[in-house]
This record gives sequence, structure tokens and C-alpha cells, in this order.
Amino acid sequence: MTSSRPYANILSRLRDAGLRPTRQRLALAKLLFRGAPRHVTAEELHNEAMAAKVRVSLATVYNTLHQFTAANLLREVIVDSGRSYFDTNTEDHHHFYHADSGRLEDIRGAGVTLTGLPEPPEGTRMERVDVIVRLRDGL
Amino acid sequence: MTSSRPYANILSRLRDAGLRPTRQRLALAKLLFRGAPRHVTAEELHNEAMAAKVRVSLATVYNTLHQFTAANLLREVIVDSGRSYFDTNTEDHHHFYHADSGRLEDIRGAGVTLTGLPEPPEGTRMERVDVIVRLRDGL
DNA sequence: GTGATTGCAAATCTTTTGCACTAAA
DNA sequence: TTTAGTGCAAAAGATTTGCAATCAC
Repeated sequence: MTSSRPYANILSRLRDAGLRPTRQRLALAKLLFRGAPRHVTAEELHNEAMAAKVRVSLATVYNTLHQFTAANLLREVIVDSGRSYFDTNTEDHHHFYHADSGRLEDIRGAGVTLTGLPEPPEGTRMERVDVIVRLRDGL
Repeated sequence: MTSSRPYANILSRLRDAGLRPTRQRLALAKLLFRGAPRHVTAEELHNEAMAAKVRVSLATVYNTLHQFTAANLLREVIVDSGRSYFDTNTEDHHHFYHADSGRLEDIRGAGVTLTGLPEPPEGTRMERVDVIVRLRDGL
């Protein structure tokens, strides 16, 4: 059972991604990938690390999140100017954004279809398509 | 012809929105709404104002952009954490985001269809749906 | 006049950077 | 070793705020 050996699993994920499995990266990866898929900000992850007695600087958390994103272990979700969210779910999916609380919720990609999108302009290629459903509390 | 009296037009747009038509707001609105629909950042608009010899502080540009957005004269487009774009096109449409240049391009909303989106969760309402097609230069 | 708006500078907040130090291979 | 990675503190942006001065009505 894979989930019974999360450490080894994470170790290989980092190695496979070409990232040296340093103490900090391993610790952050364990925090990120242990439970269900989640959305975190750099500051939240830093706080979690502190709570878990893992010594990491905020700068390293930022660096690590970006390295993980470049390695496709994470996806950056942009819904709020001035705050970056990182999503542990890198599969095709979209998001509900609870604008009043700042919380993100996944929308499975499978069910959603987009039709009628124009071709990318000459000289460009489509990197990805984001669908963000902005929600407000109340009626 | 409406476009021959942009000033009077803008004046009423502000009044209708419940915004006092101050010198700064009129000047910024004229810059924003004169030509074709466009996407601007606060800093770009501030630079334009300076170039047009309109004295406005950057803080006032920010305030004004947010007031215009609240009044539905503008729409804020979020594609980049750390930089806000304001779109003079408030109709239903989506965006190409040229990630390499930071440029935004409209996609007419009419042609695009989204199917299979789940209902908003209990206790929330859908404020709007954004589709952002992230583009990269080159092949 | 009187209350809404503005300008300015300072404050805030998030994110990035430079560089000496530390640790992985 | 040798080179990548880290911490820290400082820098960099973007945006907001506080408050006295100014303007629209």
C-alpha cells in the first residue's frame, strides 16, 4: 500500500522531479501531500511548518512552492491579485472561488466542457485554460 | 451621434453611477472610455494621465478604478498575482492572457459555451464565471 | 457651508533577491 | 570536494490608508 510509506513515496517524487530531497523540501512535501488535495498560500504553509516544528524560512517556502510548481507537483491558481494559491491537485480541473472567505474548491474537470473557444492567435500556443466560478455568500 | 459628445456622455455615466463627476474622475473616464475597449493597470492609467497633463495621484487612480469597478463601469480581470487589470468591456466575455508579454485580449462571450458546471454550493450564489486562456509565445 | 474627494507620504502586504553559510551527493 | 539549497534580512512591487487640504453641490 503506497500510502503506508508516504516518506519513501515523496522522496522518489522529488528525485523524479530532479529536486534534491533536502530536509526542508521533504518536510514541506509531507505537509502538502499527506491528506486530501488542498489549496495553500505560502504563508499558510509556513505557519503549518512552524506548528510542526519544522524550521523553514518563508523565503524557502516561496522558493519551494515555485520549484514544486515548475516540477508539476503543484499548480498555481490565480484568483486574487496579491495572493498566490498553490493546488496539490495537478489534474485537469477548475475552481469555485469563495470570494467572501478566500477559500478555493475544486470542480472536477471531467464533467465540464468548453466549446467555441477561438484558436490561439498566430505565434502562440495554449498553455492551459482556467475556469473560475466566483461565488458570493448569501442568497 | 453619441461619440461626438463623449464628455457629456461620460458625465451622465458617472452621475448615473452615483459618482460625483470630479475633475479627476472625468479625466480618467475620458482616458478610459475614449477609444476601443481596453485593459489597463493602475500604473498605466496613471502614466497616461501624466502624459495628458492631468494631475492625479496614483492613490486616486487606484481609488477611482475601484469605484468604477463597483459601479460596473469597469471589470477587474485577475490573471496575474501581483498586478490588477481593469477592463473597459463589462459585457460577457473571456480572455486570452499572453503570459510572456502580460497582454490581455478579449474573447467574445457569445461564441463560448460552458457545460457541466456544478451548481453553486448551498448558501452561495454565482457572481461570475471567468475563462482565462493562458498563452505562450512560440510553437 | 458641508460632506465627499483628493493628494501625499507613510504604512502594509506579498513576494523576490543577494550573499554568506550549510548540507547533499 | 563541489554544487545545490537555505536562512536572513533587506529590497522590491503593488496597493491601501490616514489626514489635512480642496472641491462639488
